[in-house]
Amino acid sequence: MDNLFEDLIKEKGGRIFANKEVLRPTYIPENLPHRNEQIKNLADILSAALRGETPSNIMIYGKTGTGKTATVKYVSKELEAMGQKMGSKCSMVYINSEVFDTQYRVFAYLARIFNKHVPMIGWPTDMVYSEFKAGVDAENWCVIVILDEVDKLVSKGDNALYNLSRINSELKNARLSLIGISNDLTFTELLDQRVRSSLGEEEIIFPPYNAAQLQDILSERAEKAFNESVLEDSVIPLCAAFAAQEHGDARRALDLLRVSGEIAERSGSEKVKEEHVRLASERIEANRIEEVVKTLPLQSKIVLNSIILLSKERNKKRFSSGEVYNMYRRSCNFLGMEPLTQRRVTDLVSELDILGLINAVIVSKGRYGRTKEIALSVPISSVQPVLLEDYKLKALANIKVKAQMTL
DNA sequence: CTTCCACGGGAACACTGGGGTG
DNA sequence: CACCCCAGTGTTCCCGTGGAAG
Repeated sequence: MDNLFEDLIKEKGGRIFANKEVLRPTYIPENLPHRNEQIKNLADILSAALRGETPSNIMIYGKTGTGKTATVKYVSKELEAMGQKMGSKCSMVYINSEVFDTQYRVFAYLARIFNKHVPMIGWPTDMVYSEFKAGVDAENWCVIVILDEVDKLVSKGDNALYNLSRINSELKNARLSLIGISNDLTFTELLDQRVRSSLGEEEIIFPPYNAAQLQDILSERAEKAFNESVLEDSVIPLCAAFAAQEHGDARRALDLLRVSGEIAERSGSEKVKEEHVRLASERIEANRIEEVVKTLPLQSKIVLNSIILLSKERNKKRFSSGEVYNMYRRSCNFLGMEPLTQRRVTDLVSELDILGLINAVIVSKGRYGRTKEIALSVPISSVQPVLLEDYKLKALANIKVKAQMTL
């Protein structure tokens, strides 16, 4: 008797992919095209660790998908391996500051890595800090802390960076240096002067890839990821071109290639064709919007929904913040909720703007004051269904009709 | 030059969920 | 157990400010 999954597994071994994992963003290739300069630079600086010195702190800049994280992880793997061979112990700790985004959480995580027991909340921060310090100092070694997306840490006004950068003077055995990774070139301006000079001892820039370089990257991965000659010739250049428009984001390009392959596979095609890439591009964008909208906090959803209601009700596209706020209040009344203040709602609007769901510009209307003009920047059809999935917003599906009648 | 309105920065506050201590 | 301490988050309150119409 056939197992339910039998056919599916056979499918999977399928015609298109040889190894899909290679295309995922978590995969670290052993060869990073067009990043030799950065790798060498990084290795140069870090080699100090192997000579028993303390490497300079490093700041790494580059837009998303320019290979920053992959490069750093690759170099750190090599360094740790070499350290073991030479008997001078090195350890790299990778922290994604988007996950550990406050000073407490960073120190608590670090302390845990060095075998100290620290609860994730509850203690005073300085206690966590000394636990971590004791943990690091327990051995004679060089610890390199990698802070990915370090701008997320700074924006919360934390002095985690300050504490980290001066910790060396308090350590007796261990040495510690920092690698900060940021995709915002201007973020050091927010830093305290002392931190800025200490963290920016060395700087490495990762420029965006151009279309040709993206093609190299894709070709190399495609060789492992796909079976032979399943890709039509135009597929890779097209993926590269799409991603090059998005400021040379290699992650985007790889996503696009993977999804194209999946679509081709599912449609039972022998080859990945140009049309699959175009479909994939649309799908990825739609998924992005859906994902963003779904994870919005409730109040933001109501605000967004208010803008949608306005767009439907009137025949125009842009609305003043006053109009949006009124509609928002009405929605809240319908839902039996206390509306937030106008001040708070302007913040929510700004967040929606940053997420790219709406477009907001400040306009001065002279004698009649200043306002923000707000417009939806994604199709209603791709947003509203997702919004109404939220059971708390279900009621708003009806408000629309009533509101129209009472107006 | 005045005037008007919301923008947006910053402080203060409330609340949460977890500590340690007696 | 009751109690207070602490970091973190979302919110409100207060207020100085930008900038074109009048």
